[in-house]
Parts: sequence; C-alpha cells; structure tokens
Amino acid sequence: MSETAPTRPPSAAPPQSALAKTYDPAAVEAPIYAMWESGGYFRPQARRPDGEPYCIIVPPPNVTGALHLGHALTTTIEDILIRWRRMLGDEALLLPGVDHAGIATQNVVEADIARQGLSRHDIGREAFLERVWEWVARYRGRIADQQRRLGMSCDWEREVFTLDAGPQQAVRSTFRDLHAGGKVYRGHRIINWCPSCRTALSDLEVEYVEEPGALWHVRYPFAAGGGESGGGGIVIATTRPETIPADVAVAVNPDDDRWREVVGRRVRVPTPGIERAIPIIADAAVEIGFGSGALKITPGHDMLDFEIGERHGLPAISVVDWDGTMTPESGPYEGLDRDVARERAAADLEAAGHLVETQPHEHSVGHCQRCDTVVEPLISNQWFVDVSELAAKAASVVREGEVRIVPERFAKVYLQWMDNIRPWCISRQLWWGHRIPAWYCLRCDGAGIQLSVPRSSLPEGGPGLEASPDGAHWSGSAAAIAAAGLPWDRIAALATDPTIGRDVTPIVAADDPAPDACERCGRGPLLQDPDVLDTWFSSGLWPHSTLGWPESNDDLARFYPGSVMETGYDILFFWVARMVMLGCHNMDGAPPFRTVYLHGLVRDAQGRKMSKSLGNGVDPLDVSDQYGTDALRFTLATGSSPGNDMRLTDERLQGSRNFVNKLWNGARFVLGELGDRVVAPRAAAGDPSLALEDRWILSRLAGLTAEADDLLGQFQIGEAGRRIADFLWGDFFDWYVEASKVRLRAGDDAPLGVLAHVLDQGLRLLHPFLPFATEAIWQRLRPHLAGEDGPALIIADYPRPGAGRDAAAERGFAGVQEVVRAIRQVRADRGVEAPRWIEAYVVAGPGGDGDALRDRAAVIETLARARPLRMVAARSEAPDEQVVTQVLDRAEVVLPLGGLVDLARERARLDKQIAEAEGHEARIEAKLANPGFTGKAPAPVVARERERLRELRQRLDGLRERRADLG
RNA sequence: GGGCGAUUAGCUCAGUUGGCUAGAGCGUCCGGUUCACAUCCGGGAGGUCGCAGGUUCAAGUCCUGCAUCGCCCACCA
Repeated sequence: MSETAPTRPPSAAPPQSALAKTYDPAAVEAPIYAMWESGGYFRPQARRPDGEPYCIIVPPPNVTGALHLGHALTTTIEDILIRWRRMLGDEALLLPGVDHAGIATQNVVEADIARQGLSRHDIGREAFLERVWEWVARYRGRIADQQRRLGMSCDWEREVFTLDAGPQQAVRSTFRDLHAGGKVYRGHRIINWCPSCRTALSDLEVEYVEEPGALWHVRYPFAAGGGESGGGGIVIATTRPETIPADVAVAVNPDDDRWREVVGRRVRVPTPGIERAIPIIADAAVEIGFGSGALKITPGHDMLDFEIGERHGLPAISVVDWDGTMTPESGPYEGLDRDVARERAAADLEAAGHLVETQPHEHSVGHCQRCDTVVEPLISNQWFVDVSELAAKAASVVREGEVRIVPERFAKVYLQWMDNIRPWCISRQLWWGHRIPAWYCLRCDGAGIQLSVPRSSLPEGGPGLEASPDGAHWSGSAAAIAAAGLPWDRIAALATDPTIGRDVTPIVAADDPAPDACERCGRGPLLQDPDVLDTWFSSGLWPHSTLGWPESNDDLARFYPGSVMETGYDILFFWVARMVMLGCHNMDGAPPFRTVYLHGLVRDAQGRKMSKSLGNGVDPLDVSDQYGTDALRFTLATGSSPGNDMRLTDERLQGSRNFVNKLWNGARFVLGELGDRVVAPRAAAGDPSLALEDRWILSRLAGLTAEADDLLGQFQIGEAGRRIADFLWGDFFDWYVEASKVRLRAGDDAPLGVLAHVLDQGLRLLHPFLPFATEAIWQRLRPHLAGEDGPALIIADYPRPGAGRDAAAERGFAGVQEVVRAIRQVRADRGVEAPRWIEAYVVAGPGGDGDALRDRAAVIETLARARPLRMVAARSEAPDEQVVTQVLDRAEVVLPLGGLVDLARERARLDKQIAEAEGHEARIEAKLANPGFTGKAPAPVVARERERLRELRQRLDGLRERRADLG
C-alpha cells in the first residue's frame, strides 16, 4: 500500500457475531457505498509504480431524464472495467456528467408550461430559460443518485454538465476555430424541418418509416413558346402533388430514349391558377425505370431535387411554410395544411384532366425523432459544418487501428457512414442550448434582419412595418424600425427572436468575450444569433471538454485519450462519430479514446424494445429494490455480449440473486469456521504438505485467474463473470467446501488457510461484478487474513495470473469426483434413501490415480455417503454377487446393494454403456487411422486422442468383464 | 437498392485465433428438513448446432448460396 492511500475510514460493516442467513441488499448497499465515497476511493490514484491512467467518460444522461436499463447496462460495464483497473493499481477515473439535451429538455418544459396554457413565446426567451434551469435544478441530482444506487464508482467531484462554463467555453472555441478554418459556415440550403418543434434537424434526427401512400401520375402539358400547346405532354409520378406549384423543371435521364426528343422543350405547371412554364432537363440522377422515367423537380421541398436544381441553376420555390401550412406561392392552397393540400391538389388535377393514374405506393416518410411529426424538407438559412476533412481523419484513425471498435463489425458500419458523410446542420431554432457565438450588426445589416417589437415601444409605426394580427407588435426589418424612430440600443434589447436574412454577414469573434462592436462599422449594436447548437455538437466535445479543454492541464494530459468509450450502438453516428471527428480536430489528431465498446439494446422478456408508449419500460432502481443491485449488475453483465441485444427476464434476475445469496452463505460458512482465528493464506499450489483437494482448488483458482485476466483484457466481460461464478459455485462451494468439512469435522484446521485464501481471491475476482456483496463479505473476512491491512476490497489488489497449474492435483481430484459421482448416481438410480450409508468398494490399481483415491478415501466416503469404503487393488477383492458395478476411467466402483440389485437392469445398463463406449472408440480409431490426422494435426491433439483411446479401451475391457459376469 | 446481425436442449442464451464425446440457467422428471445456503443439495431426461453445398486430417466455429426474423444505411420521384 502506498503512502498515498486514503486513511482507513470507519468500517461500514463491523464484524458481527453472525451474518444474516439471507443476503439483504437493502441493508448492505447504502452503507457500503457511503464507506467507499467517504474513503475517497473513487478518486484516481495509481497504487503501483507502473500504474497507468485509465479513464472512462460516462455518457451523460439527459439532465431531466431518469435512468433506464440501457444506462444500467452502460454503468455496469463501465464500472466493471473501472473497478478492475483500479484494483490492478491503475489510476482509474470514471468521469460522470449530465447532458442538457437541447430539444428533448426544451420539449419537456414546453409541455409543462403548455399545461398552464402557455407557449414559450408567451413568456419570452429569458423567462423560459429560467423555467428550464429550474427543472435542471430539480432533476440534476436525481441522475447521480440513481447512478450511486447502481454502484457506479465515479469521481463525483468532477461531475460536469454540458452547460457548465468549461464546456460552454469549449463549444465556443471549437465553433470559432472551425469557422476560421472555413469548416463552419452559414448557408441558405435545404434542410430537414420539423413543423412541430419548429426547428431544423440534422439528417440523423430524421427517422424514416415505411408508410402507405399514393403515386399520382400527372400529365404536364407542353407549352408552346409562352402559350398553350395542342395536347401531349410528359407524365411524371409524384407522391406529393401539393408541391407541384413549387416545380421548376421536369427531368429525364439523358440516356432515356423515350424522352430524348423532348429535352429542352417546356411544359406547363398543371396546378390550376399557376401560370408557369418550366423546362424539361436531362439529369443522370433520374432513374429510367421508375414510373414514366420523368421526374418533377422541386428544389424547395426535396433533397435530391435541390441538388439537381443546383446543378442546373434552377430557382427554388417554397410552398410549405415553417408551420406545415401552404404559402402564398402555392396558389390555390395557401393557408391549408400540407396534408389537406395534398388531397385537394390531387382532386384538382383530376378535375382538370391532368391526372393520368393513381396507384397505391409504399414509401418511407421522414419523421422527427423527438415528436414523430412528418419532417418537411425546406430551404432555410442555417449553420453547417463541412465535415469532409474531419471525417477523413476520423475514418483513418479507425482504419489504422488507433481506435478499436468492439465488436469489430461496427467498424465497417462506422466507416461506411464516414465515407459518405454530408454537411452537418448544427443550428437549431431552440432556446435551450449553447447559443451560437455569432453576431450581426444591426446597423450594417439592419435591412436583412427581421424582427418584431411591441407596439408600445413604437406607437406610431412607420414605413415598411406591419402590424401583427393581434395588433400588439410591429414587424419589419431592423432598419425600418430604426427609421421609424426606435433607437438602436432599444432595438437590440427587444430583439429576442429575430429572423436573419441570407445576405447578412455574421461576425464570429476570434476569442471570448463576446464582441461589443461591429468589426465593420466599429459601432453596432450587435445582435447574437438567436439559434442554439445541436446538442450533439457539445456532446462531440465531451471527451476533452470534461477534462478542461481548451485550457491545458494535468487531467487533459493524463486522461486524454480516454481508454474506453462504452455506449449503445444506436448512437454510433450521433455521438461516437462526432466525438472522434471533433476530438481529433481539437486535439491535434489524437482520437478521444482507444476503444469503443458498443452494447446492444436491453429488451423486455418478449424481446420488445422498451418504450414509454408500450409501457414496458423497467426502472433499474425497481429491479435493484427487488433483487439487489449486484443481481441486476450480474444479470446485465453476464447476459449481454458486445453489440448484441439482450432480454432481461425475471428468471435471470432470480438466478443472479440466488448466486449472490449463495456467495453470501458460502462466506458465512467460511467465516463461521474461522471463528476468531487469523490465518495465513495457504496459497502455494503444488505444496506437498497440502491435501489433494487443497492443491486442486488452488490450481483451479490459478486457472481461473489467468482466464479472468485474459477475458477482461479482451472485453469478454460476460464470459469472465460467468467463469468466476462457475468457479465459486461449482468448484469452491460444491466440491472444495464440502471436501474441507471432512478434515474440519475431524478437528484438523489445515483447510482454513485455503478456505480463507480462495474466498479472498474469489471476492477480489468477483468484486467488479458484485461490488456490494463482495465488499460486505470482505470487510468481515479481512480481520482473519494475516498480513492483510488494506482498508477495502474496492482498492485491494486484483489477482494476477502467475501461479502455475498443478496438473497432477487436477487429475487426481477429477478421479475423486468421478468416483463420488458414480456412487451418487447408483444411489439415486437404485433409490437408496438419502441418509443411508452404503458399503462400497473402489477398485484401483497401483499408480497415481489409485494413490490419489486411496489418499482421499475419507473425502469420497463423506461426499458419496459410502461407508465402509474399501479400497482394493483388484476386482477379485470385491464381491461379485448382488452388486452394482460402475466402470470408470480411473477406477471401478462396486456397490453391494443386496436386494436392490436388479440383474436385468444391470445388464441393460452395461449394454448401453458398452455400446456408447464402442461408438466412441470407433470414432477415435477412425481418426487415428487417418494419416491426414496423425500427419497434420498438432502433436498434443494427437497425443490426447491416443490417451483417450487408451483409457476408453481399458474401460471397455472392464465393462465387458462385468457384463460377462452377469451372464 | 446496399450493409449488418440472429437462427445451438421446451424457454432464454454462452460457446473469439477450427480439435466438443456441444455447455449454463430456467423449466421438467426422480430423490432429499446431513449443524453455510430450500434464493439450497444430489441425480436424470432432453440437441442431425436454420437448410444446401464447399474448404480442411478435423467445422456449431471458416467460405458460398438459400430461407425466416430483426436492425442499420440510401437523393425508393
């Protein structure tokens, strides 16, 4: 223990006279957690000279949310890794935080004030943000409390919120830097718009759902010159006839022979009342096979059309407004909701004779990820990040293996996305979030900035101003308002929710603080961009912003790049990809973490995704109340494998709870046997003074230790947990503890050291999985361990591989187990009453196997309830009348059971065993007769087969003899 | 349209450099109040590892094709 170790806190669990008979998580967990926290064990601390920094940044949950099972899974995996590395002596940091979750949180608070009949516009930006901060204050602590309940060993002193000053600074800094490099820009482009949230969305925030719709085939008549043509035209297919008024062209594929002739001609927009002729153009993006092969081009409301429009220098017309209703440009449909307009437009086309055909058509429709409203592609002035260069770097760090993704297959998905990345729309027309650090000069740009001011501040109005429908506001350009007599500084103060025109040039200052004068006119006033940034922009900076970037400091140097990023595969693009891009960018090409571990979804017992609408969501704390946190963690850890979904069932949780209870009771036994003794661990495998079972369990422990180390190192967390549990329950409790009782009951204390040692090591191995129960037990075991002065299991040394296996002991005890099982089998088969002792003969010749059996006869006796047990060297020394015989690999067991013996049944049993053994023998013989096998298979494999065959033949001889005896 | 995953005992799932006479838990059947534990102990039954080919001495594990279910991506008019 180094001198930096924290002082020993008062023990949370003083040794008691007796442990409760059943493990009670509710009584154990809280005091244990308090002990860890007050002991300062969550603070990173290297406890060995070559201890390395090991850092996991916790994915920040939404500040106003509650944890769900996905969080519990993340928590479990991260905490297992952190506890493991902490116990290895590394400087382990699990860094917690919460996310402001822009649109999600804003929607929650908006829904709340809507219950009072208010909208955010009613109360204004400042008052609204105050309300949100109230929510944050109310809920912020809840997440951390829930994480504590899950046993998460975070360094709480470092907890960060995305809207803390540090991360705010990081966001501004990054934005400015990307802007200076030309990677952040403002542009008038087509974006995904949610008419309900009233904000732009990124491509990722749109969820496409297959929905039934219709495909309307519409004839666009040829226009001759400027006038009417005499019939004919071109037929296009559309799912959105309401956008026809926004058409600016019809496109066909240049290689489409059907339409080659008409390219260059003009057609009339067929909507009644729209007198407009549009060109027929040729563009390779049009698919020849679809519909008639002709496509209407609507750059204002379709992503592909926007691109085609740009290629051909076509204008864009907007017919759907920001609230989802039709604009004046739509002609007859002005003011209608877009869905109503669709029906109306189709009917009008039919009435006008332009509708050729209507077919049902399944197609995917984009919905807002947050509110499920159908997203409207429309043209808007937004901020974008040109991520092409960032993505190239982010792809290369994964390709080059600098960042490893577990499971590996997700690297392919990640790379595919990176290689086809498009500009990222980062501005959101929300109030809650990181406000965009760009300003506009009212004086210079007044003509391009639209805003509304209360009529009270400008009673007379003026030219260019328009009264709002309720008459309470004037709206118009800032310049017009100034011309009407309102002073500039008053305008700036009133301008809470302005609209910034496309020709206005933003001012992005090089540094904090905010600019106070226009860099062009030297005066101002300046108006900050009203929009906020996509939540994921700040999330993308999380791995370095939480460590204090852009200030350089110790933490950043030590803990960046982080070791592991653990999260669900569902946010691979949203978050992981952005962290890699922005991390590499800000940190001189250094990616934010070395390994990405992706877990799957936690589903319910029926395999359904847990969701609010289904009402099948499970609160991890309820599970913890019912089964204990350890049981929940163990279930999540062992029931999941990287990248794969898992089902959480009560059966599994019960199984885990049972295991925790088993551990608790196994420990009760050991502690009870120890009494008040302090024992030196008997740890040396191969020590000839130890009994066979001692050497066996120590060898098994050595094997387990090596396996656990290997598996954890490969992120095979579930497999590691299962192996440790199997060892404890199977090898240790079922066999070693039972065998140890033989000597203990005889007054021989020798097993105590082994019991204490194996329990101690088992608790250490298991601690990352079951932190509470293992710590609670260990606190009671510690006083019995000579030389152990560590204050808590959480910072005790994790067992490291090194001790060798004892092959002889493993083989020897396997023989004991084989004999015990064989006797138990016969007892059960013949219906021998459980408490009854039966006479038994074990036939074993001289040699290692036989010696081991003779040596441990007392163990066999007790475990098989076979007394007297006679060890004999030859079959002839055992009776052969009215006996049941078990022929094993290393011995034969003869049980004189008198009247219980049924000869016919014995013959049948032996015949079956002989047949099975012969089948097996034939398979091995064939294998060994194959020169390909003996020639090409590795020598140890061949040797093992030979040995198997030898044992098998020996056993077959025995079986045949016994069969012959029975006639 | 492209990509990915799953398909192993009645159920839920492990099985990572091919060597398995394929495992676990639950369920099921038989038997148990042995002084750590009935949230337990002992014993049993139960699988042509989705289908068809291929590579290999050897395939649940690698390759190809197919089927069913699920997911992701795409500018599916």
